[in-house]
Amino acid sequence: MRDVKRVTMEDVAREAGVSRALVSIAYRDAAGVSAATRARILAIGERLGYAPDQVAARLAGVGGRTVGVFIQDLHNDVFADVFDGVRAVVEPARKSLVMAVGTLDGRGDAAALDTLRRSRVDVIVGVGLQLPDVAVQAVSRHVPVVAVARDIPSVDAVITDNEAGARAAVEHLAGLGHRRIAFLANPPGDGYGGRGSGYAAAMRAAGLAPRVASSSYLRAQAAIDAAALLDGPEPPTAIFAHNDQAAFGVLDAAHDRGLVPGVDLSVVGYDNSSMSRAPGTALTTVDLHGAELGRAAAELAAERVSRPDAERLTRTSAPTLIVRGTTGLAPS
Amino acid sequence: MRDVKRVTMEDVAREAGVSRALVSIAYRDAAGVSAATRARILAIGERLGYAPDQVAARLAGVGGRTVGVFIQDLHNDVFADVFDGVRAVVEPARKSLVMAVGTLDGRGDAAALDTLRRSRVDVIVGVGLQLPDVAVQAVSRHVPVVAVARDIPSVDAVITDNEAGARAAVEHLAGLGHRRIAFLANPPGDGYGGRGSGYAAAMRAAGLAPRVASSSYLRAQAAIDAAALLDGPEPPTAIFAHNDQAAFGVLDAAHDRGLVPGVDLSVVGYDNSSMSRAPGTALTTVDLHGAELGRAAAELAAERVSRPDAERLTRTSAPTLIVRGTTGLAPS
DNA sequence: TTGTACGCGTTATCAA
DNA sequence: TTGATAACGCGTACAA
Repeated sequence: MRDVKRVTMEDVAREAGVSRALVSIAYRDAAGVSAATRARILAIGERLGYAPDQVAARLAGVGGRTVGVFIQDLHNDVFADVFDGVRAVVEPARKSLVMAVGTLDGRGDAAALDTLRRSRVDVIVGVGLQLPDVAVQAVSRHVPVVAVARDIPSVDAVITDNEAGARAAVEHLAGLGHRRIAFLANPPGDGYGGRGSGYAAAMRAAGLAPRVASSSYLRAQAAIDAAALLDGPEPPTAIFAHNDQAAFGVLDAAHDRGLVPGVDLSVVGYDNSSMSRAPGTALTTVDLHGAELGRAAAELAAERVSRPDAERLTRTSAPTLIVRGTTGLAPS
Repeated sequence: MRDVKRVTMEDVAREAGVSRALVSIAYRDAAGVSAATRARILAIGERLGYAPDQVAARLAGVGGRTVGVFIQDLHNDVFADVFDGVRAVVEPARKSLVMAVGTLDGRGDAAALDTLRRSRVDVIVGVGLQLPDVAVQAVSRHVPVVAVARDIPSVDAVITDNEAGARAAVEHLAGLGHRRIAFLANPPGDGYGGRGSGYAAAMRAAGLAPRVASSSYLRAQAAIDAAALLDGPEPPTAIFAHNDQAAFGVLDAAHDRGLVPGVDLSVVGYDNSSMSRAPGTALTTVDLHGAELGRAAAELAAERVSRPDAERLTRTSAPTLIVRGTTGLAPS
């Protein structure tokens, strides 16, 4: 249990009878040391229980080897998908990853980004940022940001066509005969307005009246907001939620009222989180392709680091509607 | 977009006409600077866009202010609960948090812990570690580890009575008249053997024959393993899965076979992850009280840091069975 | 309040 | 090529 004194590079160098610099070279696989000496140094380091100190390395190093990842919330596993994608690119490149987690209400975003910046990350991949555009732009003046699934002027981004995703959802519901289709919206100004505008556009195109209820990222809040809709006058026969978590909230509310999803009430989510695939849930949803987004973001991040002055970098991805059990013909 | 040159403490000091040391004191809210000077320094820092470099601070500082958190997997939201608990204790104490994420198969554990150690964290909270006891003990010789929900000799731990949790699950099922109750086990040697031994003990106590099928943390794999059970001779009427994710796999398999959970097949999970609460799922499960575990772990971590030579620190927590819809009377 | 010795690697420069 | 020397990065802590 007792914490052993830290073994430093100096210790290894002394033991091996070489300079500190040479130990550094050996550990980094850099050129400038013979294979034999390198092997000997590593063996000694191993014996001493030495591990290079990343903190010191980051302070001393030339930079460009650390990627920061901001994640909105650990409870929503679409973010885990994105993270997996990022990791799949960053780890093989032997760069290190620093994570910061925000809060569901978005109030922790600024602090989390600040933590990242102060951790000397060379670039930040922002997943689920809710900060206003200008605030993100401000951060990106200090350290480049790659926004995932969000389109912020002059900020690198992996863009997904939220409008198209929302349109697909609405068209699916309209095709099933639904007329009163409500949208349970993300908080205004969170930067993901495309889902709302896509919904509105698709509704108008179908000759239907948009009906938007503002909500949040909290499942419990979404349940409350959905309940208000369902208990109000002219309840909707279908609800399109801005993300899967909110859709689960809608299902919670439906369940409380004895409404059978897909029969009495159709529900569509957004993300294709792994829980939406649970057979008992079988949520119809729009697949964001999270892992793909994460990979693309990590690639953009690498590109930005190597070309700091390049024009804005973007990549686009198209969401796909996945029809499962929570949507069905409109009750007649 | 263009990345501005890094503003250092030196820059602020020069601009304010004071020493670097004083700027450091001002930014840390430490004693030794007048309120007026402090305000002036902070204002200048603000204007210059200065933010103290955490990396340099950690290298220079006395230590004891950084907590590392190992998390097995981001897709399992019981870990998110634990993380929330840790954060609720660490953030108010103004310590910083460094995260490392493992892999579902446990092969990434060693690397993740190593990353933490090399990041100069003063203590590691390990959530969902699958590494063998000896390996964890080895790590804890370099940096103290607080294991969550796992009992490793000589390693600090927040212990939860896995045996009791498993017993409660089995007793619940036996009480419903089930005789053929199978256990879908966690991988052997992952350190959470209590669930298996509790199951076996409870089965014998009830005069039933234990039946253990080895599985993994992967939902898909659990579905396959459950399928083998259900399609084999004398299929179980109830399955107790080692965690919720695996239980979801069981539900997947049941669904594929047209078996209605709680009627044709009873299923119990472990964790009370937020998705187990979904109405469409309504998984009967054992509540691990994740957030509570996380808080306790963070408290132990703080204690360990302040008393490096103290005896082994432990805290105990009791799981609770939560009966929902996936369990019901045994088919006659 | 200030000066200054750290902390621990990395990298440019130089010698063999 | 192989290796050594020394400066550097950015705060922190303690003596002055």
